[in-house]
Order: sequence, then C-alpha cells, then structure tokens
Amino acid sequence: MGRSVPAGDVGGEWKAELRRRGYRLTPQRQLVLEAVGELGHATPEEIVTAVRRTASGVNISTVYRTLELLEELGLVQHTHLGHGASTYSVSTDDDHVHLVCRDCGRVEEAPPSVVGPLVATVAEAYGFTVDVGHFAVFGRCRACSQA
Amino acid sequence: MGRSVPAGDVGGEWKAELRRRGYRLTPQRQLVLEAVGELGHATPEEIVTAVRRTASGVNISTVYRTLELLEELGLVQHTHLGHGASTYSVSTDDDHVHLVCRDCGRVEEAPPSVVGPLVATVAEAYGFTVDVGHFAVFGRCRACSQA
DNA sequence: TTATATGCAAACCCTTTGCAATTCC
DNA sequence: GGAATTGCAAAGGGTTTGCATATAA
Repeated sequence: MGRSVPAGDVGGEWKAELRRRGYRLTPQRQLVLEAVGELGHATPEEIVTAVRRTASGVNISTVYRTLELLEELGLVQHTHLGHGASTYSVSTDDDHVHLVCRDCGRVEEAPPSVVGPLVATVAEAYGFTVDVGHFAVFGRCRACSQA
Repeated sequence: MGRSVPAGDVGGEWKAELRRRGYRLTPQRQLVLEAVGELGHATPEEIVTAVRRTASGVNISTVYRTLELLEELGLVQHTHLGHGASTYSVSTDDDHVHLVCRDCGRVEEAPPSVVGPLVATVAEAYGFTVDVGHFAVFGRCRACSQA
C-alpha cells in the first residue's frame, strides 16, 4: 500500500529515473531526499534546517519545489496533520496511520491494519481508494483523556 | 458521538448559555451561527460572505473569533480537509466522515459507521478517543480512479 | 551551449493580534 | 458605566511565483 517505488530505488535507481524524465540531478535534490529519510515526517522548515548543515545556502523555496518533484516521482509523500505545515516522509517507510491529539498535539503512529475495515468499506460502498499514508485521525490521546 | 449540545439548543437555548458564561449576545454571533447552519462545512471566507449579505460591515477577524467561541460552546466544529482553509459545520448535524479526493478535491460524506472498527481498535490499543467529526480521509474517488 | 534549477525577493493565502471605538447588559 | 466585542490594520506563519543568475548535461 502506497509503495509506488521499489525499495531498491533508494540506493540510486531514482537518479536514472530523474534523468530519464528530463530532470537534472543536483546536490539540493540529493540532500533533500536524504534529509527526509533521516528525519521522518518532517516539515519543509525542518528539512531546510537539516539540509543547511551540509549546504548552508539552500533556499526554502528550492526545498518546496524539490519536495513537489520528489513526490511526483513517488519518492516521498506528505501528510496533513491538521495544524501547521504538512510533513514529508520517504515512500519506502512503512505506511502508518497518524493519531493526532487535539489537546497536546502529539502524534502517535498506528499500523495500517487499524484502518483495514474502513478501507474495505469505502472501497465497496463509494469506489473510494483510501491513501493510507495520508491519513490523519484526530482525537484525544490517553494522557489527555485522563487529565 | 460528538453531540455536546442537545438538538433543542439550536432554537435559542445557547443564548442563555452564552450569557451564563459571561459572554454577550451580538448580531454577529447570531449571524455566524445561522450561516454555518445554512452553508454546511464552509470556510471562514464563505461564512463572512454569507453574513455580509445581511450585515455588510462584518469583519473576517470577527468571524474567526466567533467561530472559536462557538466551537468552545460546542455549537460548531471544524474539520481539516487538508488543503486550504478548514471548514465549519454545526454540531447538531449528524457526524460524518469526510472522503477527500486528492485529484479532483471533491469531498464526499460517509456515515460514522465506516470508522466504527477503527474507533474501537485505537481506543483499546492506544487509549485514543477518536473525534469522528474531525475525520478526513484522503484518497481517490471513483471517477478519478477510472480516469 | 542552453535548457533546467537555484536563490532571492516579493506576493499570496489563511489566521492571529493590538488597539481604539463601539455596543451590550 | 464599564467590561466585552467589534472593526481595522498590521503582522504572523506557510507556501508560491517571477525573474535574473548559476549550473548540469
């Protein structure tokens, strides 16, 4: 689910795919992809901060453009967590459902199996194909429920 | 689920509740609540446009402040649809799950029953209480899947 | 060489905030 | 009267865009 690129691609296959599509391989693109992989669901702001530790001159707008490109290539994907910036992660990470606490803002991750019945139901009833990686479930976490 | 105010409140009970909490009843507050009810998941921009048909001078910041207040009172609730502004609806509407197509952007509504198993699972495994009305499921609708 | 990509600055949308003027109770 | 509310304008995040310069191929 959500695997649009074989895991082997992470090694470097994507670089050939880039060129095949007429894009260029730039240091910025490599650094952004690495940063997304290392950080795990990170915002563009967090990503540019990480990238700048290696290449201080990189601009935030380049990061946005690069993330859009990498997403088009199926290498990364973004998730809306409701508040603030959306977060990016590499497509080879395991899919997971985000549980966002609306009190403390913390994000827990649950395995995609928890949405299995939902996915099946809306597929059958609506012809709707759920993008599990994009999933954000809002509510209240255990700690905040008890408080 | 999500019903924090009895349906009878819509008639006018909330006005007493407002005052009980030390808030004032203003034309703006009445108009915003009416607009949310008439429009159904509408953005603040859409709401202010509707309100201005009756009271042309109403400011968008008043709408934001009013929506926050009405939400605190349990009269309205908002949903993040992923892209752009969040949308508001009155709490007395039936809860529903939003199915957001990431291609065409259309929003379908599904009954809360489709997330029943999910709600039960995360409650048991994580102690997480799902806010069903806040729910946004991303994916691809039937029409876009076929295209 | 030359089309693509970058950096920069400005603009954009959505939302929040400070403050003086207004209005509800 | 006096506190709560409003309108206005300005500022704040997050994101996109136009354009001149730099660079991968």
